[in-house]
Amino acid sequence: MKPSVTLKKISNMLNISISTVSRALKNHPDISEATRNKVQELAGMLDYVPNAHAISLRTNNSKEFGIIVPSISSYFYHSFISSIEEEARRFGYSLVILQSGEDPKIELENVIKCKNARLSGIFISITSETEDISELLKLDQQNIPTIFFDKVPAYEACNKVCTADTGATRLVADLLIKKKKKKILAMFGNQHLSITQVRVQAFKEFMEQHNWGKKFEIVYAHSPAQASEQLHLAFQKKNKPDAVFCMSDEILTGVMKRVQMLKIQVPEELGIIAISDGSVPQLYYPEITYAETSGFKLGKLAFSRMMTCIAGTPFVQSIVDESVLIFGGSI
Amino acid sequence: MKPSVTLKKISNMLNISISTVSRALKNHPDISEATRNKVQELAGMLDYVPNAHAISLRTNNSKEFGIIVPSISSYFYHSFISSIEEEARRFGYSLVILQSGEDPKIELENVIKCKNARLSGIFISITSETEDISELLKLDQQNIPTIFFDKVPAYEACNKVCTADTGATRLVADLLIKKKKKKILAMFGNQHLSITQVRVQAFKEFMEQHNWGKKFEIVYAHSPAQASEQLHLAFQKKNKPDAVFCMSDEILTGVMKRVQMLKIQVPEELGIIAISDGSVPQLYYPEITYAETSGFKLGKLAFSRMMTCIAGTPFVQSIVDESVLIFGGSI
DNA sequence: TTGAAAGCGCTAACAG
DNA sequence: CTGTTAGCGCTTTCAA
Repeated sequence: MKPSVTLKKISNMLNISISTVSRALKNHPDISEATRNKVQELAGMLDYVPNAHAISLRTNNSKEFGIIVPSISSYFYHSFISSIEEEARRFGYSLVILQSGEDPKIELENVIKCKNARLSGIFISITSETEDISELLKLDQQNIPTIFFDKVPAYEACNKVCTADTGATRLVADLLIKKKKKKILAMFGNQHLSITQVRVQAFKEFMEQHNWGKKFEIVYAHSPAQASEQLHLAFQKKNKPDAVFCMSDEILTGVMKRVQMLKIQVPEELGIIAISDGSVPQLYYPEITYAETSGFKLGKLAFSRMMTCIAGTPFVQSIVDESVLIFGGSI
Repeated sequence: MKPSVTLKKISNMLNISISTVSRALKNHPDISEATRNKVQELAGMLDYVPNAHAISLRTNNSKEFGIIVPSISSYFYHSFISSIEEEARRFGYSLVILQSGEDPKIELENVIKCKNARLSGIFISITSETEDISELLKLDQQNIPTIFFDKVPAYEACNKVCTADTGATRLVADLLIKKKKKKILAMFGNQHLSITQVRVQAFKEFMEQHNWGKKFEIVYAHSPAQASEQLHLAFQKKNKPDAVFCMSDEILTGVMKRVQMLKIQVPEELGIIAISDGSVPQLYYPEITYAETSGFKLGKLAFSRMMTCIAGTPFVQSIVDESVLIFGGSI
């Protein structure tokens, strides 16, 4: 339990003032080389590390960003976080990652923590249960620029960056039509989520606009197991689907398990297409064709938006990152 | 840009002293109910949030733990982190998650950050490239209890908790023998990693002890693609394997891709068994039988070890979490 | 029951 | 080139 070394301690040992030590350590031009060397050497020996709390308190600048997500486990969030991390490092910022676990209460706790820590800014993807975002909207006024990403609140005037749900869905729908699939099983997740609603809506619209309104059926699945079950049901009918669209990785894994179980031939017997951030589709053979929603690109967009806000031109903006098709051999 | 509200501001508005406000806010028994209500009400209206940096500075206790990992993306680390998070919350601690991206330089930067932030303790899983851990060993002396987990340095006197590599490998080997597999393909990862060496060693030893030394072949793969290729090669020979052992998820995904490609029947044609933390094996049908290394359990162990250290009985200890077999239908 | 005062470690304006 | 001083927001002893 050795007490930590401070500027004061160094200044005492060297019989110089605290401020001289402080300056010497940050290579202030005013300091003589002799003094500077002396100080830096001793600091090195003593393993001096500046106290970040004291600095934050004094300068009122923590040089830290917060990232609040429902869960860090998905490939999407992971690539988003890594992307932000890369940029943050370049600018001398650190990252504080907080998980809300799909629980609005914990999410709120996390927001409070960010305020307590006087973070320089927050990136947040809200949980699917989040209803009251008033606390979040206050952040901007309290001098903590906030960028919503991916799961963003609807209709509010705040900074958002998100992936092109509509665009990605249309890419998929378009390919299904081009491939002349006539009996499409379109599987979506929890229909209470706005992301599901947007995708369902986009899918229906596109199909109908292209006179394909009679060639698909929409079903919902809240888990891989349910997705698996849905495919099972569809394959028991005499008129089996010739293609299945999975709106998420969760759905896709369920579907693929049943495909293996029933030994369904892909793509001959059944075409498969998904929307994904791109890790899961590569686990299978043939690899799954999907519309990509890139956490990495979104991270870059979000970060540059953040820096703009910090620079002091905090007008509100919604940015959408367009999606692209990645071809496997599954359709 | 409204300036943040502080105790001083509240005390001015109410014409009472700062210390009274401070006490009132934390329900100090000395304070009269009238004053307390008055203060708490105003603080509520003003959205007062205590400045965590000031508190840390004053109390010399950040109530934060750091977790440093190569990457948060794996299911193992994710479950470890979530497990720690759960406990930390119960004790009023927050978590700072830092990724090193398999880069010792960034890892070192992260350690420095933890020191700067005067964290209350650190959980760290070192990168496979980490060689110089002197900076890490200093942490304990500098009053930052450090728990190494999963990827731990060899031979050093420090607190470690890790999964039972040897135990898990033996469980697998034992089942392979019980199933009377005679032509086992045992696939391991990067042989420079100590985790690989330990597992290979344990596997060989167990097999030889049980007179099964002639019935397996060991190969190495550094990526899913290489694992896939290895299986391909094995299946081109006239004497095909009747079982494959995958020492990690990475290997398993590569193997499974080739299994799908070659339409190999599992388990009739080929038995499959793995060591995994338990997310990937469930993606397939039949589900893969595996020896589980649980991040969740390890997290609990690590946390309780941390609390012991903080309580001030910091003797060094190595804890190993035993593994169990989870049965799918793959062998 | 409340207030005054000191100090955590650091920065920065000002003075020499 | 170096030192003095004030103060960031908070807790906590001591005194009233």
